Amino acid sequence: MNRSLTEHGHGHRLPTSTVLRERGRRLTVQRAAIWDVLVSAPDMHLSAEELAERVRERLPQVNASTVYRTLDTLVDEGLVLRADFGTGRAVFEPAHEHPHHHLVCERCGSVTHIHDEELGSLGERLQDRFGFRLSDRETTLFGVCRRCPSSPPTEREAYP
Amino acid sequence: MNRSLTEHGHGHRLPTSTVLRERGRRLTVQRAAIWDVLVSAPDMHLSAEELAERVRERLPQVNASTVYRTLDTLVDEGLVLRADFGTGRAVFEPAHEHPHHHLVCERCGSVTHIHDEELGSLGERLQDRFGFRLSDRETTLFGVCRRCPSSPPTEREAYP
DNA sequence: ATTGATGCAAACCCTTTGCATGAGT
DNA sequence: ACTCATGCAAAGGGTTTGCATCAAT
Repeated sequence: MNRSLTEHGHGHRLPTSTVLRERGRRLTVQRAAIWDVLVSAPDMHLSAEELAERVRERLPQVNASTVYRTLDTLVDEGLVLRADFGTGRAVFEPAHEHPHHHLVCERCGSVTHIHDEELGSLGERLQDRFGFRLSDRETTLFGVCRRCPSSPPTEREAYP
Repeated sequence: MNRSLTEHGHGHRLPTSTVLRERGRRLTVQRAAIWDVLVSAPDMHLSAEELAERVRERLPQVNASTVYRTLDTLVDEGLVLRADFGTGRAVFEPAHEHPHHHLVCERCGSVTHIHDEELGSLGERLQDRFGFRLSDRETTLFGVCRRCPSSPPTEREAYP
């Protein structure tokens, strides 16, 4: 695990520098650092700014716009997935080999990963009934997780 | 149909002024106009700014912040639903009596409404497996609609 | 008369962009 | 060398907020 962008060959489908180079993109220290942070916290769903903070622990001068542009690039290349958990900012994770989906708790903000099969026949059903092909990209479902009470407290409450 | 906020009694579960008043909220001409625009275009999924434009056809001086605050109020009271179709701005619709969900096409941006039953056993499945209770609020699923080709054209493409 | 709602302007957050400089190939 | 990627600063879009005034109760 913890494959790096500078490592060559032998990955299943995880990126190496060749992935970027093959498409005429350059491997910079910033990109490598951003990628490393992503794969070292694969389930953290970091926002661009959180990612930037972690990258700056190693490369203190990295600019936010570089992070945004790099994330765009990695998403375009299919190496990174962008998700929206309804928090007002995008979150990112390295692309897994097998698609998975997110159950986001509206009370506590926790995120549960579920495998494709857990959606059951939903995809086929939507395909048959509406001709709608569910996205390859991860699906996010909102609700209330096991640990949180179903009904909200009287006081208005936000993500912790 | 086209019930207004100032109409009394007899609605199934659609709001009347009493809904607001019962909770110590005031019925203003702005709120009534905003509500009227919403119910007169129940499936338009208007953004706050689009809504404001339409409201201004009647009440030319209505401020955007009033629209935002009113929408917050109506959402809090359960009269309006807020949705996020991945366009960068929230969209709103009057709450229906029966929950429905949205299939959003990533290619053309079209939105298909589906009834709760079309999700099949998904809710129970998630409940059983993960103790996760799918949101009462509408669920949005992203994918590609019947009319659009599955694979994107070579040129990068956004919502039209 | 009270007090919540409005309008206005400014601030906010996340993200994008123009441009000169710097680094990867 | 060539050109893409970076840093910086500024702008952008959607949304929120502080405050004085206005209007619903």
